[in-house]
Amino acid sequence: MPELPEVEVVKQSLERTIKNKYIIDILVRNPNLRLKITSKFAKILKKKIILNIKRIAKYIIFELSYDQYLIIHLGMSGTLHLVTSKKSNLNTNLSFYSSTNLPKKHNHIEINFGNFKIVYNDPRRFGFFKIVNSKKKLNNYFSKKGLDPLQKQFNFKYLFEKFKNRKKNIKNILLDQNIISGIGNIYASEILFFCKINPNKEGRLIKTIEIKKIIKYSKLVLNKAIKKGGSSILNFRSTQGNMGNYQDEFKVYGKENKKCPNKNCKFKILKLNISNRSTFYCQNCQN
DNA sequence: CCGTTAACCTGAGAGC
DNA sequence: TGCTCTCAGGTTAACG
Repeated sequence: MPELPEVEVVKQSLERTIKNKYIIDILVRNPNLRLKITSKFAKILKKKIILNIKRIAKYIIFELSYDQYLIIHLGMSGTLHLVTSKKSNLNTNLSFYSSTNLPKKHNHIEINFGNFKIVYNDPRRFGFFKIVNSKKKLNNYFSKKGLDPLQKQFNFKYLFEKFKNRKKNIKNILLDQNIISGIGNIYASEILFFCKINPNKEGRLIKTIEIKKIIKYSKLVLNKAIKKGGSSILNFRSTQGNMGNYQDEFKVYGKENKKCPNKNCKFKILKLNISNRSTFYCQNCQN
């Protein structure tokens, strides 16, 4: 469920909590995530120090000692929980879930730091943990993906090259992680509303000025969402178990039949199904 | 190469 | 209470 802003909030909380910490042990309760956890997994992570925590798009990366890198993707329902030994199963404050308690089911991986542990919970198991054993392999992994909209290189020249000759509609382009990496279904609708672009518009028909708007509002919307602690629709919570607040800023997502938020527009927000993902927009303001 | 669809999973909520 | 159906912040193999 998390998109770039929510993953960034989790990354920042992990940074405060486990940076420079030593992994004492790993427990894999269920190896059957989207990528199967191998038998070597625990052995590699054990006795390593987490030197740095980074985020690229929707991925969290642990830079470990001995040139090992752990790539984490939360999928649709992955959450991380901080569990202190005293409180055992209660009051996890690195929550990403509707309850500040550790869920009873689907706790697949535990990273033990001694006086506390991080528990990975994921009901749908679309998330994954992947280890690569060199910086080169790490870079190679991300070189095949689209640019993160918050990166500097995400500019007019980059998008222009990606958009030209594309018959694919702009909504699907924003969601295509091989073109742009980090935007998901909520923020795609929100960004297009600010840009005043119809989600069905073909990439090749997007004008110069519209490309510039996409760059501007992608950065603006995502950065604002990070500042607001992410969006809490169903179950997202930030570091201290607090809800994010960006859902209060939504212009169109989930606003079907509500009035368009633009002044002087009396149209209602429509819900479309584009490639089996719900899409919200104003037919009057977005052309 | 490009674009679309189905598939991977579980749980919550609506309607009957 | 229970059944069936739809939907959910994601990704990708397979197909034409």
